[in-house]
Amino acid sequence: MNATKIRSTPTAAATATVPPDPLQALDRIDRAILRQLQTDASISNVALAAKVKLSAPACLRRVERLKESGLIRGVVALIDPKAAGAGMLVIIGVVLDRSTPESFAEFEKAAQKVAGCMECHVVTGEFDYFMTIRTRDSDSFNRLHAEQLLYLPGVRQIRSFMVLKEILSTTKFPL
Amino acid sequence: MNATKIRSTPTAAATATVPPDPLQALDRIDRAILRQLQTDASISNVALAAKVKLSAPACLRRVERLKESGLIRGVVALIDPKAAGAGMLVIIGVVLDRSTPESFAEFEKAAQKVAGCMECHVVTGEFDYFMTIRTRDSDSFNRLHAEQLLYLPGVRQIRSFMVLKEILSTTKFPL
DNA sequence: CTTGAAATACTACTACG
DNA sequence: CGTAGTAGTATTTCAAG
Repeated sequence: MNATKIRSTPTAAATATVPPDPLQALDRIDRAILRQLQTDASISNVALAAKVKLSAPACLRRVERLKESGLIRGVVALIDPKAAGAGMLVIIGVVLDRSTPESFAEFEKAAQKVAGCMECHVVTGEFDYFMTIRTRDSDSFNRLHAEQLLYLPGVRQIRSFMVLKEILSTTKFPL
Repeated sequence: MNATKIRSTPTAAATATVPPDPLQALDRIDRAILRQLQTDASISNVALAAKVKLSAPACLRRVERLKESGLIRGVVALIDPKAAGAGMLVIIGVVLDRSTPESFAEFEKAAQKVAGCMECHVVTGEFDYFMTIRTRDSDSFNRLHAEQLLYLPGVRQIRSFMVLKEILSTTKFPL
Protein backbone atom coordinates (compact mmCIF):
# COMPACT_ATOMS: atom_id res chain seq x y z
CA MET A 1 0.00 0.00 0.00
CA ASN A 2 2.82 2.42 0.73
CA ALA A 3 5.19 0.71 -1.69
CA THR A 4 4.92 3.76 -3.92
CA LYS A 5 6.19 5.91 -1.10
CA ILE A 6 9.66 4.70 -1.93
CA ARG A 7 9.58 6.90 -4.99
CA SER A 8 8.19 9.98 -3.36
CA THR A 9 10.08 9.68 -0.10
CA PRO A 10 13.82 9.36 -0.70
CA THR A 11 15.75 7.70 2.05
CA ALA A 12 18.74 9.29 3.69
CA ALA A 13 21.04 7.23 1.49
CA ALA A 14 19.27 8.37 -1.65
CA THR A 15 19.86 12.00 -0.79
CA ALA A 16 23.60 11.42 -0.36
CA THR A 17 25.99 12.65 -3.06
CA VAL A 18 26.05 9.24 -4.74
CA PRO A 19 22.67 7.51 -4.87
CA PRO A 20 23.14 3.79 -4.31
CA ASP A 21 21.17 2.45 -7.24
CA PRO A 22 18.45 4.34 -9.11
CA LEU A 23 16.82 1.09 -10.12
CA GLN A 24 16.41 -0.01 -6.54
CA ALA A 25 14.65 3.24 -5.85
CA LEU A 26 11.85 2.15 -8.17
CA ASP A 27 8.91 0.23 -6.83
CA ARG A 28 7.79 -3.19 -7.97
CA ILE A 29 5.44 -1.84 -10.61
CA ASP A 30 7.95 0.45 -12.28
CA ARG A 31 10.38 -2.43 -12.47
CA ALA A 32 7.72 -4.67 -13.97
CA ILE A 33 7.02 -1.97 -16.56
CA LEU A 34 10.69 -1.68 -17.45
CA ARG A 35 11.08 -5.44 -17.68
CA GLN A 36 8.18 -5.62 -20.10
CA LEU A 37 9.19 -2.65 -22.23
CA GLN A 38 12.75 -3.90 -22.50
CA THR A 39 11.39 -7.18 -23.84
CA ASP A 40 8.58 -5.86 -26.00
CA ALA A 41 7.64 -2.22 -26.19
CA SER A 42 5.13 -2.71 -28.99
CA ILE A 43 2.58 -3.77 -26.41
CA SER A 44 -0.36 -1.38 -26.01
CA ASN A 45 -0.67 0.66 -22.88
CA VAL A 46 -3.88 -1.06 -21.82
CA ALA A 47 -2.25 -4.47 -22.14
CA LEU A 48 0.76 -3.23 -20.20
CA ALA A 49 -1.51 -1.80 -17.54
CA ALA A 50 -3.27 -5.14 -17.19
CA LYS A 51 0.06 -6.95 -16.85
CA VAL A 52 1.23 -4.75 -14.02
CA LYS A 53 -2.25 -4.65 -12.50
CA LEU A 54 -2.83 -0.95 -12.84
CA SER A 55 -5.38 1.27 -14.54
CA ALA A 56 -4.41 2.47 -18.01
CA PRO A 57 -3.96 6.15 -17.13
CA ALA A 58 -1.85 5.36 -14.08
CA CYS A 59 0.31 3.05 -16.15
CA LEU A 60 0.72 5.64 -18.87
CA ARG A 61 1.74 8.25 -16.34
CA ARG A 62 4.46 5.94 -15.04
CA VAL A 63 5.78 5.18 -18.50
CA GLU A 64 5.89 8.86 -19.33
CA ARG A 65 7.67 9.63 -16.09
CA LEU A 66 10.24 6.92 -16.82
CA LYS A 67 10.85 8.50 -20.19
CA GLU A 68 11.06 12.04 -18.89
CA SER A 69 13.41 11.00 -16.13
CA GLY A 70 15.77 9.73 -18.80
CA LEU A 71 15.78 6.19 -17.48
CA ILE A 72 14.10 5.10 -20.69
CA ARG A 73 16.43 6.51 -23.30
CA GLY A 74 14.19 5.62 -26.19
CA VAL A 75 12.05 3.03 -27.89
CA VAL A 76 13.52 1.49 -31.01
CA ALA A 77 13.08 -1.32 -33.47
CA LEU A 78 15.89 -3.87 -33.52
CA ILE A 79 16.96 -5.28 -36.83
CA ASP A 80 18.10 -8.88 -37.05
CA PRO A 81 21.66 -8.79 -38.38
CA LYS A 82 21.44 -12.13 -40.14
CA ALA A 83 18.18 -11.23 -41.84
CA ALA A 84 19.80 -7.97 -42.89
CA GLY A 85 22.70 -9.78 -44.47
CA ALA A 86 25.25 -8.79 -41.87
CA GLY A 87 25.62 -12.01 -39.97
CA MET A 88 29.31 -11.55 -39.29
CA LEU A 89 30.53 -9.73 -36.22
CA VAL A 90 34.13 -8.72 -35.68
CA ILE A 91 35.68 -7.21 -32.60
CA ILE A 92 38.68 -5.05 -33.32
CA GLY A 93 41.40 -3.91 -30.98
CA VAL A 94 43.20 -0.77 -32.10
CA VAL A 95 46.51 0.69 -31.01
CA LEU A 96 47.32 4.23 -32.05
CA ASP A 97 50.74 5.53 -33.10
CA ARG A 98 50.79 8.46 -30.75
CA SER A 99 48.76 9.13 -27.63
CA THR A 100 47.96 12.77 -28.30
CA PRO A 101 44.56 14.44 -28.01
CA GLU A 102 44.64 15.26 -31.72
CA SER A 103 45.45 11.68 -32.61
CA PHE A 104 42.53 10.38 -30.56
CA ALA A 105 40.10 12.96 -31.87
CA GLU A 106 41.05 12.31 -35.46
CA PHE A 107 40.70 8.57 -35.06
CA GLU A 108 37.32 8.80 -33.33
CA LYS A 109 35.92 11.03 -36.02
CA ALA A 110 36.95 8.59 -38.72
CA ALA A 111 36.01 5.44 -36.81
CA GLN A 112 32.38 6.45 -36.51
CA LYS A 113 32.11 6.56 -40.27
CA VAL A 114 33.27 3.00 -40.79
CA ALA A 115 30.47 1.04 -42.39
CA GLY A 116 28.81 -1.31 -39.96
CA CYS A 117 30.61 0.04 -36.90
CA MET A 118 28.25 -0.61 -34.01
CA GLU A 119 30.50 0.21 -31.08
CA CYS A 120 33.69 2.14 -30.49
CA HIS A 121 35.16 2.58 -27.05
CA VAL A 122 38.33 3.99 -25.55
CA VAL A 123 39.76 1.38 -23.21
CA THR A 124 42.54 0.86 -20.72
CA GLY A 125 45.09 -1.86 -21.27
CA GLU A 126 47.03 -3.02 -24.27
CA PHE A 127 44.62 -1.42 -26.74
CA ASP A 128 43.52 2.16 -27.18
CA TYR A 129 40.16 1.28 -28.75
CA PHE A 130 37.79 -1.58 -29.13
CA MET A 131 35.38 -1.48 -32.04
CA THR A 132 32.70 -3.93 -33.08
CA ILE A 133 31.78 -4.12 -36.71
CA ARG A 134 28.92 -5.90 -38.41
CA THR A 135 29.43 -7.06 -41.93
CA ARG A 136 28.25 -9.77 -44.28
CA ASP A 137 31.00 -12.37 -44.46
CA SER A 138 34.75 -12.79 -44.38
CA ASP A 139 35.02 -11.46 -47.91
CA SER A 140 33.23 -8.26 -47.11
CA PHE A 141 35.20 -7.90 -43.90
CA ASN A 142 38.44 -8.42 -45.74
CA ARG A 143 37.44 -5.65 -48.11
CA LEU A 144 36.48 -3.39 -45.22
CA HIS A 145 39.78 -4.20 -43.52
CA ALA A 146 41.87 -3.45 -46.58
CA GLU A 147 39.94 -0.40 -47.73
CA GLN A 148 38.86 1.32 -44.55
CA LEU A 149 40.32 -0.02 -41.33
CA LEU A 150 43.92 0.05 -42.48
CA TYR A 151 43.45 3.68 -43.49
CA LEU A 152 42.07 4.91 -40.21
CA PRO A 153 44.27 7.82 -39.14
CA GLY A 154 47.07 7.31 -36.63
CA VAL A 155 46.72 3.57 -36.37
CA ARG A 156 49.77 1.55 -35.38
CA GLN A 157 48.13 -1.83 -35.09
CA ILE A 158 44.77 -3.45 -35.67
CA ARG A 159 43.93 -6.84 -34.22
CA SER A 160 40.77 -8.54 -35.37
CA PHE A 161 38.79 -11.03 -33.35
CA MET A 162 36.23 -12.74 -35.49
CA VAL A 163 33.11 -13.72 -33.61
CA LEU A 164 32.40 -17.41 -34.13
CA LYS A 165 29.33 -17.63 -31.94
CA GLU A 166 27.18 -15.04 -30.26
CA ILE A 167 26.36 -16.52 -26.89
CA LEU A 168 24.63 -13.46 -25.54
CA SER A 169 23.82 -10.08 -27.01
CA THR A 170 21.21 -8.14 -25.16
CA THR A 171 19.95 -4.63 -24.65
CA LYS A 172 18.15 -5.72 -21.51
CA PHE A 173 19.16 -4.32 -18.21
CA PRO A 174 19.07 -6.47 -15.11
CA LEU A 175 16.24 -5.43 -12.83
CA MET B 1 7.04 3.80 -59.91
CA ASN B 2 8.35 0.28 -60.30
CA ALA B 3 10.60 0.65 -57.29
CA THR B 4 8.21 -1.61 -55.43
CA LYS B 5 8.70 -4.25 -58.06
CA ILE B 6 12.04 -5.05 -56.54
CA ARG B 7 10.25 -6.73 -53.68
CA SER B 8 7.84 -8.74 -55.77
CA THR B 9 10.15 -9.51 -58.66
CA PRO B 10 13.44 -10.99 -57.46
CA THR B 11 16.34 -10.51 -59.83
CA ALA B 12 18.48 -13.36 -61.03
CA ALA B 13 21.05 -12.51 -58.37
CA ALA B 14 18.44 -12.56 -55.63
CA THR B 15 17.38 -16.07 -56.52
CA ALA B 16 20.94 -17.35 -56.21
CA THR B 17 21.89 -19.44 -53.20
CA VAL B 18 23.26 -16.45 -51.35
CA PRO B 19 21.16 -13.29 -51.72
CA PRO B 20 23.47 -10.31 -52.10
CA ASP B 21 21.95 -8.03 -49.49
CA PRO B 22 18.41 -8.33 -48.15
CA LEU B 23 18.37 -4.64 -47.29
CA GLN B 24 19.07 -3.66 -50.86
CA ALA B 25 16.08 -5.75 -51.89
CA LEU B 26 13.84 -3.33 -50.00
CA ASP B 27 12.36 -0.34 -51.72
CA ARG B 28 12.85 3.27 -50.67
CA ILE B 29 9.78 3.33 -48.45
CA ASP B 30 10.64 0.21 -46.46
CA ARG B 31 14.09 1.59 -45.85
CA ALA B 32 12.63 4.91 -44.70
CA ILE B 33 10.38 3.01 -42.32
CA LEU B 34 13.29 1.05 -40.90
CA ARG B 35 15.39 4.17 -40.52
CA GLN B 36 12.62 5.83 -38.55
CA LEU B 37 11.77 2.85 -36.37
CA GLN B 38 15.41 2.25 -35.55
CA THR B 39 15.62 5.83 -34.33
CA ASP B 40 12.25 6.12 -32.65
CA ALA B 41 9.64 3.40 -32.70
CA SER B 42 7.31 5.17 -30.30
CA ILE B 43 5.99 7.22 -33.19
CA SER B 44 2.36 6.54 -34.07
CA ASN B 45 1.54 4.73 -37.27
CA VAL B 46 -0.25 7.72 -38.76
CA ALA B 47 2.77 9.94 -38.12
CA LEU B 48 5.03 7.30 -39.62
CA ALA B 49 2.75 7.00 -42.62
CA ALA B 50 2.90 10.75 -43.15
CA LYS B 51 6.70 10.71 -42.96
CA VAL B 52 7.04 8.07 -45.64
CA LYS B 53 4.19 9.57 -47.66
CA LEU B 54 1.85 6.64 -47.47
CA SER B 55 -1.64 6.00 -46.18
CA ALA B 56 -1.89 4.64 -42.65
CA PRO B 57 -3.12 1.16 -43.62
CA ALA B 58 -0.47 0.69 -46.28
CA CYS B 59 2.20 1.80 -43.84
CA LEU B 60 0.94 -0.52 -41.14
CA ARG B 61 0.96 -3.46 -43.52
CA ARG B 62 4.58 -2.79 -44.40
CA VAL B 63 5.61 -2.58 -40.76
CA GLU B 64 3.84 -5.84 -40.03
CA ARG B 65 5.49 -7.51 -42.96
CA LEU B 66 8.90 -6.33 -41.81
CA LYS B 67 8.18 -7.86 -38.44
CA GLU B 68 6.86 -11.13 -39.80
CA SER B 69 9.80 -11.47 -42.16
CA GLY B 70 12.07 -11.32 -39.12
CA LEU B 71 13.93 -8.29 -40.34
CA ILE B 72 12.54 -6.37 -37.40
CA ARG B 73 13.51 -8.62 -34.52
CA GLY B 74 11.54 -6.64 -31.98
CA VAL B 75 10.65 -3.26 -30.56
CA VAL B 76 12.19 -2.51 -27.21
CA ALA B 77 12.75 0.28 -24.73
CA LEU B 78 16.39 1.16 -24.15
CA ILE B 79 17.49 2.01 -20.64
CA ASP B 80 20.14 4.63 -20.09
CA PRO B 81 22.99 2.88 -18.26
CA LYS B 82 24.11 5.98 -16.39
CA ALA B 83 20.61 6.79 -15.24
CA ALA B 84 20.29 3.19 -14.12
CA GLY B 85 23.42 3.45 -12.03
CA ALA B 86 25.56 1.28 -14.27
CA GLY B 87 27.70 3.87 -15.94
CA MET B 88 30.77 1.67 -16.08
CA LEU B 89 31.43 -0.62 -18.99
CA VAL B 90 34.14 -3.27 -19.00
CA ILE B 91 35.24 -5.45 -21.87
CA ILE B 92 36.70 -8.75 -20.79
CA GLY B 93 38.85 -11.17 -22.71
CA VAL B 94 38.74 -14.72 -21.45
CA VAL B 95 41.07 -17.64 -22.07
CA LEU B 96 39.93 -21.09 -21.07
CA ASP B 97 42.07 -23.82 -19.56
CA ARG B 98 41.09 -26.51 -22.01
CA SER B 99 39.51 -26.27 -25.42
CA THR B 100 36.97 -29.04 -25.03
CA PRO B 101 33.28 -28.88 -25.91
CA GLU B 102 32.37 -29.49 -22.27
CA SER B 103 34.64 -26.71 -21.11
CA PHE B 104 33.07 -24.25 -23.54
CA ALA B 105 29.53 -25.31 -22.73
CA GLU B 106 30.10 -25.04 -19.00
CA PHE B 107 31.63 -21.62 -19.31
CA GLU B 108 28.89 -20.28 -21.55
CA LYS B 109 26.19 -21.45 -19.21
CA ALA B 110 27.82 -19.68 -16.28
CA ALA B 111 28.83 -16.55 -18.18
CA GLN B 112 25.24 -15.70 -19.09
CA LYS B 113 24.36 -15.51 -15.43
CA VAL B 114 26.99 -12.94 -14.58
CA ALA B 115 25.26 -9.81 -13.35
CA GLY B 116 25.34 -7.04 -15.91
CA CYS B 117 26.73 -9.20 -18.71
CA MET B 118 25.46 -7.62 -21.91
CA GLU B 119 27.45 -9.54 -24.48
CA CYS B 120 29.37 -12.78 -24.64
CA HIS B 121 30.98 -14.03 -27.82
CA VAL B 122 33.26 -16.83 -28.88
CA VAL B 123 36.11 -15.31 -30.85
CA THR B 124 39.14 -16.27 -32.86
CA GLY B 125 42.59 -15.11 -31.81
CA GLU B 126 44.36 -14.89 -28.50
CA PHE B 127 41.12 -15.04 -26.50
CA ASP B 128 38.39 -17.63 -26.37
CA TYR B 129 35.66 -15.21 -25.33
CA PHE B 130 34.91 -11.54 -25.20
CA MET B 131 32.34 -10.36 -22.71
CA THR B 132 31.04 -6.88 -22.00
CA ILE B 133 29.75 -6.13 -18.56
CA ARG B 134 27.87 -3.13 -17.24
CA THR B 135 28.33 -2.23 -13.64
CA ARG B 136 28.23 0.79 -11.40
CA ASP B 137 31.80 1.78 -10.69
CA SER B 138 35.27 0.35 -10.17
CA ASP B 139 34.33 -0.81 -6.69
CA SER B 140 31.37 -2.80 -7.89
CA PHE B 141 33.40 -4.17 -10.78
CA ASN B 142 36.15 -5.20 -8.43
CA ARG B 143 33.60 -7.05 -6.36
CA LEU B 144 32.15 -8.69 -9.46
CA HIS B 145 35.64 -9.61 -10.59
CA ALA B 146 36.60 -11.18 -7.27
CA GLU B 147 33.30 -12.87 -6.56
CA GLN B 148 32.03 -14.00 -9.95
CA LEU B 149 34.44 -13.63 -12.85
CA LEU B 150 37.34 -15.40 -11.14
CA TYR B 151 35.04 -18.30 -10.37
CA LEU B 152 33.77 -18.85 -13.87
CA PRO B 153 34.45 -22.50 -14.71
CA GLY B 154 37.51 -23.49 -16.71
CA VAL B 155 39.03 -20.05 -16.89
CA ARG B 156 42.78 -19.78 -17.29
CA GLN B 157 43.03 -16.04 -17.70
CA ILE B 158 40.83 -12.98 -17.59
CA ARG B 159 41.94 -9.68 -19.02
CA SER B 160 39.85 -6.62 -18.30
CA PHE B 161 39.65 -3.56 -20.51
CA MET B 162 37.92 -0.74 -18.71
CA VAL B 163 35.96 1.53 -21.03
CA LEU B 164 37.05 5.13 -20.48
CA LYS B 165 34.85 6.71 -23.10
CA GLU B 166 32.01 5.39 -25.19
CA ILE B 167 32.51 6.95 -28.59
CA LEU B 168 29.76 5.04 -30.31
CA SER B 169 27.22 2.52 -29.12
CA THR B 170 24.33 2.02 -31.45
CA THR B 171 21.63 -0.48 -32.28
CA LYS B 172 21.09 1.20 -35.63
CA PHE B 173 21.79 -0.65 -38.78
CA PRO B 174 23.20 1.14 -41.79
CA LEU B 175 20.57 1.45 -44.50
C1' DC C 1 0.18 -7.58 -55.28
C1' DT C 2 -0.24 -3.00 -53.47
C1' DT C 3 -2.74 1.12 -52.52
C1' DG C 4 -6.11 4.37 -50.40
C1' DA C 5 -10.94 5.77 -48.57
C1' DA C 6 -14.30 4.86 -45.40
C1' DA C 7 -16.18 2.58 -41.33
C1' DT C 8 -15.60 0.34 -36.97
C1' DA C 9 -13.26 -0.98 -32.69
C1' DC C 10 -9.98 0.14 -29.71
C1' DT C 11 -6.67 2.99 -27.53
C1' DA C 12 -4.47 7.10 -25.75
C1' DC C 13 -5.27 10.95 -23.26
C1' DT C 14 -7.73 14.48 -20.22
C1' DA C 15 -10.54 16.03 -16.50
C1' DC C 16 -12.07 15.12 -12.33
C1' DG C 17 -13.12 12.82 -7.98
C1' DC D 1 -4.68 6.16 -8.08
C1' DG D 2 -9.11 5.23 -10.47
C1' DT D 3 -13.52 6.38 -13.29
C1' DA D 4 -15.60 8.37 -16.99
C1' DG D 5 -15.60 10.86 -21.05
C1' DT D 6 -13.47 12.66 -25.42
C1' DA D 7 -10.17 12.73 -29.15
C1' DG D 8 -7.41 10.22 -31.88
C1' DT D 9 -5.49 5.96 -33.53
C1' DA D 10 -5.21 1.17 -35.12
C1' DT D 11 -7.38 -2.10 -37.85
C1' DT D 12 -10.68 -4.11 -41.10
C1' DT D 13 -13.27 -3.89 -45.31
C1' DC D 14 -13.51 -3.03 -49.83
C1' DA D 15 -12.98 -0.90 -54.28
C1' DA D 16 -9.45 0.38 -57.55
C1' DG D 17 -4.87 0.70 -59.87
